[in-house]
Amino acid sequence: MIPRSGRHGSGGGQGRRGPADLAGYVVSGPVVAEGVRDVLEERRLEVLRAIVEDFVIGNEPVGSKALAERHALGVSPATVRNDMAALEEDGYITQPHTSAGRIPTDKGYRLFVDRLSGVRPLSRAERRAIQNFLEGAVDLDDVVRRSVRLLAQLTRQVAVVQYPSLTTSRVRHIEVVQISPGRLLIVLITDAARVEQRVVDIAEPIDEETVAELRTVLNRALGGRRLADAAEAAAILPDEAGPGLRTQLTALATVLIETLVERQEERIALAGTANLTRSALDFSDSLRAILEALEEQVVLLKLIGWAREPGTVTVRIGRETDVDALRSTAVVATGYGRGAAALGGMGVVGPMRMDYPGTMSAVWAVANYVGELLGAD
Amino acid sequence: MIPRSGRHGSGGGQGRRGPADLAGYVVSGPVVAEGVRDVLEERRLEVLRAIVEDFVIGNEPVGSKALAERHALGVSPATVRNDMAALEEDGYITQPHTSAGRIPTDKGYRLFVDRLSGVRPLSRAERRAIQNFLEGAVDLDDVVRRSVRLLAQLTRQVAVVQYPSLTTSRVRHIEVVQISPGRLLIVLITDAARVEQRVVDIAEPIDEETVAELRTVLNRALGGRRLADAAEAAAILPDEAGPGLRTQLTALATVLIETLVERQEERIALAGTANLTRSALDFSDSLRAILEALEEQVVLLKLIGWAREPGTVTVRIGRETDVDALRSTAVVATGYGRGAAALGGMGVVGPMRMDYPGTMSAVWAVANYVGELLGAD
DNA sequence: ACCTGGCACTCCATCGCCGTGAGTGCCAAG
DNA sequence: CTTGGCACTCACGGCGATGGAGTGCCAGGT
Repeated sequence: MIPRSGRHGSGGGQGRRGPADLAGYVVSGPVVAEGVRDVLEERRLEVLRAIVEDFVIGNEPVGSKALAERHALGVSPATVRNDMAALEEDGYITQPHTSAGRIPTDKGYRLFVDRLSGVRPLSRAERRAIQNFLEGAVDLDDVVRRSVRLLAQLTRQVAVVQYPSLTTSRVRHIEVVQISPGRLLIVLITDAARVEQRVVDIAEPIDEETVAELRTVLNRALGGRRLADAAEAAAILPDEAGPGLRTQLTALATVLIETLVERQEERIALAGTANLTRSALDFSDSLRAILEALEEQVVLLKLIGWAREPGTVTVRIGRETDVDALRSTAVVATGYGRGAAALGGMGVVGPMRMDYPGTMSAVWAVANYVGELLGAD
Repeated sequence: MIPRSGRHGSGGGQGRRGPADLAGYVVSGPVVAEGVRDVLEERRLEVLRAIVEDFVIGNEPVGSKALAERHALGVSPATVRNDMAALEEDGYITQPHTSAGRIPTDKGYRLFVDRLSGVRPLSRAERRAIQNFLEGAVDLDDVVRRSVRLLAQLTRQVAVVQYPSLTTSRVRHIEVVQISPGRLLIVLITDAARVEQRVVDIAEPIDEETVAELRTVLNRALGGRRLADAAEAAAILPDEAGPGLRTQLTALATVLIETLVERQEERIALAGTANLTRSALDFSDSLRAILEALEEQVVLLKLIGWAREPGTVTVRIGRETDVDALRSTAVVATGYGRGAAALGGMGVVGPMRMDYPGTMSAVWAVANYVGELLGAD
């Protein structure tokens, strides 16, 4: 991930220091003791870390003097300046304008997240708060709504929580009800206590008995199956049924398959958009574009869909989000669910200038707890 | 609504014109022909309307000269100035600072909405667009989601749609499923094709047969009843049942009553928050406060809950919203549903500087169409 | 009794100017 | 490789002058 080779002293042009310090020479100079190189390297990373941390706190470009003072780097501002020049050369930091301090670039944040940031464990109080807040949930909907609000509150950012996906669960029960002549309501109940409903129009009214028959047939054929299998089973149902039910079953099967296959991961909860205004100045893009993007289900799915592995927190920074409107934001996401099988994803969207350690551990903790909560069913 | 008496020439202090024009005299001067007075009055209202319209379009304080030019008032800027002075005296308009144009006050908007704004009927194309967009909906959830997005798009404002309330509908069917030992999922299906689900913990696992029995009992007792009645019926159920089912029924009834009575109108959909940024400058309050308020279900209910009468569009301006964070916004809302029985409310939230005629007709049209759509079930 | 053109006045917004200070890059010495 | 010194750059904030839109008031006309 981090290009280690060819970095130290790379970048020709304005050589950094010393008259004998010709770029070409140093780049290929393997004479330098490895130890020295590493020490150098390490301090530079330390400088980068200090820059990121200070910038996250203060939201101001950070200069060499302040850095040397606030952090125990053991060197003078001048040395720090040299390191900063090197870091800038390599694209980890940049300055908004000449004679201003430095701020991290996307690449800088990336390095910080990958190698420099520790994980800040949550305090006991925080853990307890999460537990208290979530355990009052009365049903699946409530769990999701509470989680998303909790996450927004903990991180003070925009939170996104995907409803548990149906992929790995099984059909628990299918209910068929005629809600008006010629109109059936079909309710699909799954393992994960998730309920899907759809209205189906059929050619002509049917009597209560037929409805019961349909119910029986469907449950016998699909009950207990994994959803993907159930879709297949539903596809061949009409062919196997007696002629009396054929037309109705065709209509039902069509809708069921849609529900089972296509609309699996559609629903998503969002909270904390107000937090965007707090960091509005960080966004080079307009706040409007970001809000618009966040209203698109597709975009949200894209953001947290790829981070489905429970236990592993993924961070996407800037353009890594692959969403143009979010190119000045960062996304911290993870999956939740029991064991390896993910039920869904959750995460937060915020400015790149973000407290990554804190955010990451908050996301992890909430996902973990929600996973347990749903897994216990 | 408009204080007609004592206005003309009222407000002591700096008399408007003429040395003989003493305030006390004119105020009580009933000699003035009614006709003349009305003409005056009328032109003043016309001026107010012109101010509102121009300000809505241009978002700049509007001055006497521009007004006289753009609108066929038939009088000179000087006369308009006099009218403006009177309007300001009465609190309908105000100026941000001396030597700037005028902008409407809350009171001014209120008068405009009450008496000056016509209803702009939607174009045929708009009607068709609404229809096309909504008729693709596959279920209740989809209807609501589409409506709210449509409304946001049409009005270019924040849209709010309440899910159909359960109040007037009946219990269609109740489904009970054991999702894990000792845990029941209870699904309530209503007339309006709305589905509510809740998880119930019971003391100990029960077998499939008992579940079926519970289902039968519940449906026999509650099926077909109005929700309010059903709650009552559920309350006495445990007493009537045999001892075998007593404990389970008690648990189920408790949860059912909660669902039937307390959580009736909880869900609300929101869209178009991005539109807030467009008018961010209009809000004297911070955008943040508004976004925060809009994330509170309670607040949203308050906003559209009081406008439940289908066919009548209600407008709340500024402090009339009764929500402090929204004191610089306006809310246009109405109810939807078949006939007099409202299923829910919907509306939009935007800046007071809003195209009221257009917004009102859009809200009306969408509510109307959604009402038909759901009424046809 | 009302309308109108004229006039003096107010005050916001804009612009250019300049001093200040933080921060930098480079250099020569350690 | 580090450090103190030094000249340079440039955003930022305060200042005053200018322009112009808009107003209130008045005196004269219908």
